[in-house]
Amino acid sequence: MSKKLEETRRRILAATVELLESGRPAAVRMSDIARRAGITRQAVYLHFATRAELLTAAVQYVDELYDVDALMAPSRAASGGLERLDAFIDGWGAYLPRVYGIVKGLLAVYDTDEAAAAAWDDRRAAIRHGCDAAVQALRRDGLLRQGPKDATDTLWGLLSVELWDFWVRQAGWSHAKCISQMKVVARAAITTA
Amino acid sequence: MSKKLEETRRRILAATVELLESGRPAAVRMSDIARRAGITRQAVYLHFATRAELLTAAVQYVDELYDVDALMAPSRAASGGLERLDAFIDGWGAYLPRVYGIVKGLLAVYDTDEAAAAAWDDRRAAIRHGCDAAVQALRRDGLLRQGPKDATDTLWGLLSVELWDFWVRQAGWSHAKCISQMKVVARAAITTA
DNA sequence: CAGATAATTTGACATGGTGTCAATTGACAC
DNA sequence: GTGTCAATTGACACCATGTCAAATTATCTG
Repeated sequence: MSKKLEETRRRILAATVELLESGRPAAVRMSDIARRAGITRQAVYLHFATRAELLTAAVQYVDELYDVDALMAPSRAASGGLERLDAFIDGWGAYLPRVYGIVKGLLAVYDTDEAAAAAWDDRRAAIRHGCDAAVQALRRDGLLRQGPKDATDTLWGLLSVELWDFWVRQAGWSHAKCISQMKVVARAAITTA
Repeated sequence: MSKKLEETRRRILAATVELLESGRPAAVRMSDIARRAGITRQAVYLHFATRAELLTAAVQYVDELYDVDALMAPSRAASGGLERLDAFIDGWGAYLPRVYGIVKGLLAVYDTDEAAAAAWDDRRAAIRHGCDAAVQALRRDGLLRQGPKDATDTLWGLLSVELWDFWVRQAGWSHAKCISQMKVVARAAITTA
């Protein structure tokens, strides 16, 4: 029935992610994806109406591929506020490089494509939720330096893909260094510890 | 002689900046700029070979229009490290909204256009230089929390257009709030004060 | 003021990417 | 075998950038 259809869809998503992970997102055209998936450019449109829709689906695909929930489990399990913050940043740090290419692609069309913007906004909201959980844990420990809302938004920005990208590409930091620095800065910025 | 040429060039730059300042950078096409400047699309190419070149020139135009040097003077004059840091962030905060539209345009083509990338890299280097000066002042006061290089890069990222954009557009912060929060975070992140 | 020269216009066209469409092929299922 | 569904083939519309040549309008100079 839709066995083959499903299979092709997967191949397209896999091709998209592979191309996006290794290279400049701007250089990933629909035709490149099609070629890599071993089908025609037009066939891609049989599965995804637009490029934005494909990118959106690609984020979800990566999420299940790398089991985001599992990555974030330690953070949820942490008892203290500081531990939770660190664990959250670690989880995020493991996830980030995986979605990076896709996010850049999504971000590139953010201003022109509503669907893409919505897709990434949705993701961002989830991240903010995680930031908020860490902030609440810190608040319970009496370690918050400012109001919880400001702390959450501050942390949200400090962990943004945009800043990560800046530090890695402009400052030339390694991913590991970037994550450890994020921990230092986040802790200093929002806690009294 | 080249009086008219100069005049038209100015009109094009002014039109570019006006359009970029008020709206989505993606919606600023060469034809839009031309219309606003009261000339033909093709005439724009008589003055600027490519869109990237125009954007690059637009940054310079804004710089002289708003007298960046004057904005940054208080920072250079500040005696103590902390004062210098605050003054630098204030100056940067005054400059940022002006260039914001242009920078977004430049950033949008960053991955595909070498000239645009070079132009903005150049700007970023200047900003980093300012960050470094602030860090050195802090170091002299013995207020640095980590090595000067890391401190500079950290500050550089915290003051990036990317993070500013995130806090303003995603977190919904006002420009003023964003600047004041940048001061708090920067101080906490790189100083021992 | 006439003539030269410079700036701009007009209109056509190439390129490259996205997205659409209709007709056709090939496979597999019943 | 016939019908169905996925995919192919090849053509085309659209839109933005950038290019070009010829005609036109300003502007300066003698």
